[in-house]
Amino acid sequence: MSIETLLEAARFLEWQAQQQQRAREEQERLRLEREREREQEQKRASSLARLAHALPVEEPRIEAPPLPLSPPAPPPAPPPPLATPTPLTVIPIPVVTNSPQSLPPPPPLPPAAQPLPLAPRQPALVSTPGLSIKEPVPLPTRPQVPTPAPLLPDSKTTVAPTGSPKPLQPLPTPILTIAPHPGVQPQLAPQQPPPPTLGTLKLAPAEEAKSSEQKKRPGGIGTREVHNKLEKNRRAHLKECFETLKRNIPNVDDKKTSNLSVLRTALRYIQSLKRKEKEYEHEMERLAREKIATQQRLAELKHELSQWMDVLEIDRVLRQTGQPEDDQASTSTASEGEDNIDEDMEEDRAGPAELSHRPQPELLKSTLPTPSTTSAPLPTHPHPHPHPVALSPAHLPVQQQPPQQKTPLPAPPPPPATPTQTLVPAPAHLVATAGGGSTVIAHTATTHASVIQTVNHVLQGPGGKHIAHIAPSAPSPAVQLAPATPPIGHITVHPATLNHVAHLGSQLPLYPQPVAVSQPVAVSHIAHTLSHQQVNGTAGLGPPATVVAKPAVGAQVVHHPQLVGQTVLNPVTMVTMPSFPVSTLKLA
DNA sequence: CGAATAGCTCGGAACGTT
DNA sequence: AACGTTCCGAGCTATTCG
Repeated sequence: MSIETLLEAARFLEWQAQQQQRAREEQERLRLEREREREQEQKRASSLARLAHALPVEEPRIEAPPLPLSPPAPPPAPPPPLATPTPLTVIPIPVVTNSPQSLPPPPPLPPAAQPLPLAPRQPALVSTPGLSIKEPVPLPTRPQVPTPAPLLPDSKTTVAPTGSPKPLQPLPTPILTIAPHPGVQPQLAPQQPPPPTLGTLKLAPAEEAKSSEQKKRPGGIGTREVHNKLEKNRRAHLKECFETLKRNIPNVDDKKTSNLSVLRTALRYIQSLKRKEKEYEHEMERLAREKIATQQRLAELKHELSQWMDVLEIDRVLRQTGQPEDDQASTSTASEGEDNIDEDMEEDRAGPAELSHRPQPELLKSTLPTPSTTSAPLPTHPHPHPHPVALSPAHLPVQQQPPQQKTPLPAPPPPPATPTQTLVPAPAHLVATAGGGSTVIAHTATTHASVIQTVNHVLQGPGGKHIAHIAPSAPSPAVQLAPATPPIGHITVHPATLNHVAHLGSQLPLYPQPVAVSQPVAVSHIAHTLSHQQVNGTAGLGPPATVVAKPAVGAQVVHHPQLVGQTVLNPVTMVTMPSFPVSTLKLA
């Protein structure tokens, strides 16, 4: 499109140039004629004073005489242009295409003289506000006009008569003012009208007569001409402004709309734009509010997550401390505490602060086996654990098959293959392997205040053994749930939390313990995340953590067919969630 | 044919510059 | 203060449209 428009514009410019040349010729002829007339009038003029005033104006006249030679026949002069117009008419067509506005002129062409419309267009271009305004002034032939120095010479020479000045002005400007505005035409009309005098009989003659008379007057009537031109320029400028305004208003018929309608439509358009602006502002505000709310929510979630982390740490510490002495006891107690923990968690961790007994990192580290030693080995423990996996009978669900439980890791692998996806809800269950000879107690997620206390107490004591503990979960309701309902509910481990934990696990040696979750839905997600993120994360610590199904736990792990998801965050410990409901744990 | 619109001219006033 | 420019209103005319 742009190229086409440019081409059209170029054509238009060429056409304009040609027209300008023609117009100049015509103007010169007209000037000569006018000058002759003026000279005659001047001769007749009785008052010399007037002549004196007019001198500046007359000067052109003097110059004009030479020109007259060529235009001996002023009247004939117009005709030539007319003749030329025919070719011009052909050119105009593109012009019309370029500017819809220009189109109107063509119609007139056919009826009267084609040249007329064409001529006007050029002037129109000239009419460009800035240039046109100053130019006209000089043209008046009044010495007053100082500005248009370059133009003056031409104007003076030709301008002497009132009518003549106008034509001169347009010529220079037209190119500059590309204005397709028909509005310019008015200006041009006067200019070119002379050539086609036929069409613009009134203007040309009237102007000439007036100009001659006015100029003769000493009173400075000559200013009248200047004034008229200025006024004309002003109108042209005004018209351009309307055209511009019209172009900037969508859905406005270029030709049919009057200035008044343009103003009205513009007003409506502006109002609509203001309305839209307000709407967008409101939308912006709304989105900003939503953003803030979302950010707040995110902060809350992060806070909850951090609290969960604290709880997890506490549980882990408790396990570590509690198991050494009596695995079963610890587990049993822990199981009892599940409800409380879960409740706390569900309560949105309002209380977690209580539990936020952060285990002493150093202590934990000392107790925890190095990942390197434990990681890979877990599944295939070469040597029997000094502390075989302790599975509290209580924890073992009725469903559990003791033999399977103790089966070494290799056997159970099946589940591990897709441990994450196995969804059999399993209440807390646990198996832990002690790396480096330390025993690991897997414990279902259960923490209880009393347990914590006991654990804390133990912690201070000897600590060679690790307690694996599944963090928090098992809201009381879950415990009560019938077997049919996945007891998993008790495993409240938040997927996000697990993810987070898993992520931290890699960074924090404190969280080497694996977390196994068997919740149908959440587990899969968690397992998945763990299998990827966690494992990857742990890699940095040492031997990459391996996701191992419960069987993976090896001899330590009690193989239970119902055990579902198992993930080993840390080779050292693994936690598995038995399928049996937590309630069973309690009962036990 | 009359109304509507646009353009032109004229006269005057306001404003800015010199 | 003189001059130049711009703006405005009034009057007239031409063109277009219903």
